[in-house]
Amino acid sequence: MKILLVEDEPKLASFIKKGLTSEGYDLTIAYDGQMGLSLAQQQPYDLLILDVNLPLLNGFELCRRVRADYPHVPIIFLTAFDSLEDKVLAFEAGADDYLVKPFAFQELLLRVRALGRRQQAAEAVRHVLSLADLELNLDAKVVTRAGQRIDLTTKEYALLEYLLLNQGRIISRVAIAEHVWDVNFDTNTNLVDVYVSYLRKKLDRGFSPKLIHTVVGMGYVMRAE
Amino acid sequence: MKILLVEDEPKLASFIKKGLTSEGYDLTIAYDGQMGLSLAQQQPYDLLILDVNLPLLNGFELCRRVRADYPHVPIIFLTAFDSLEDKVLAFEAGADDYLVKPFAFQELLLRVRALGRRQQAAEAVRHVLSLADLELNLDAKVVTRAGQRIDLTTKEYALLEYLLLNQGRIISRVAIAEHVWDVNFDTNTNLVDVYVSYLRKKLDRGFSPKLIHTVVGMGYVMRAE
DNA sequence: CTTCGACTAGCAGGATTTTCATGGGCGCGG
DNA sequence: CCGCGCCCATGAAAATCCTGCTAGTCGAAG
Repeated sequence: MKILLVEDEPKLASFIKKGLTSEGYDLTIAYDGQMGLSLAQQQPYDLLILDVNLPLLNGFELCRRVRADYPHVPIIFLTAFDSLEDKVLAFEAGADDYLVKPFAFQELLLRVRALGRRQQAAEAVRHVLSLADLELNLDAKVVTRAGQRIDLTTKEYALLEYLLLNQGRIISRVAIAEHVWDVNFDTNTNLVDVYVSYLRKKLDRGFSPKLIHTVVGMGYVMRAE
Repeated sequence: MKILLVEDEPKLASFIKKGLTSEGYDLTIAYDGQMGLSLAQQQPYDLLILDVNLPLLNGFELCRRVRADYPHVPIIFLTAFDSLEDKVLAFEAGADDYLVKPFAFQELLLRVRALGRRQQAAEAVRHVLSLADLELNLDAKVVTRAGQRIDLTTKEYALLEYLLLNQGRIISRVAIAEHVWDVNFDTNTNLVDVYVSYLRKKLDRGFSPKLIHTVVGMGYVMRAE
């Protein structure tokens, strides 16, 4: 689980990092609010631990800005004062939890675990996407159908991953083009169609049930039926 | 938002109930662990607030048993002692938060709001129009009736979406033509009628009650009756 | 009671749009 | 150079869309 810690006291920061790392978490430290914001916007973290008093950008403001991009990411605040007013501010800014310094490391660990548990369920299925007897392993980037390995090219894989992430949802060609090819204009080509065709040949031909379905006028959808 | 409070001190219980009710929450009180478990199993609550020391079944055990049925329901513990050991037990049992008595009501309210926000967010991304047992998922562009998927063409879907957005209202053919076909003149055709007919065949034929109704001389209306 | 007109339901098939599969060009790395 | 992955273009095939038509309903007028 990827955690971002934003804390300007180097000693406390490295103490926390050591502790959580040894518990198997993947933790990055930012030493001021700007750095924290920049990191948080670059990639999604599973959990944010924010000091309230930070140089350049305080924790509350940072929290608000991050929440604009990632409304669901769990956030824990660390603060030096145990004032109700601060708590109100923290929760209003969108905090999920709140710890007053000094705290026992065990305390922090409990909070991290509690918030992590939320993600866990989603995380567990995030390593392997599956639909009927089709499996896509996100780590190994290996795809199998009925236990049989299927070799895909880079683009084919990217397309399949996107479609499987949205299984059951009808996805438009434009949405596919944006996510798989990073084009946000109408290319006026049948690129998407061609790759769906490739995928069908490899995934559906010779297997049952068919998993890739066309919805005329709307796009494509993956479902077992 | 439906909350279940399990607390054996009547005075504290009614204090909490009064406070949260005035904040617009729908709160039920259970006075012992058994009663709490029985209620929690009967219907899903959006949030559980559990005292740790309860007659018949203690809070930790209650938490575990409820989590077996509802793994994601947020749970807040109330306890009389501020011991780290208790916190460990609470979080291991699956708690999301923890309050030590006595606490300011404001404190509890903050926690309730923070945990409620979670649910809300999950709810908000579920863009669903519904009428009786008919559901239209705007995100996935999938329509179901009585749990059974119904495949619609683009125009049929657009028409249904418009009608459902205006459910209960009588919509004229002209208004439909404008919104679904982007024509703002009288085309002198029975296009709308034809598509309503298509929808009826797919949505209403074989189901009850009928949802699409004709209002002679005025247009169409969707309602359950 | 009958007729008439206004209105609606639903079908059928040709017109139109959308999708599929294939062949081939291009560029890159072995 | 060769093979492979990537992308474009084309025509055939399929699905959808729309028009025109018939049949049916209902109420009011004769």
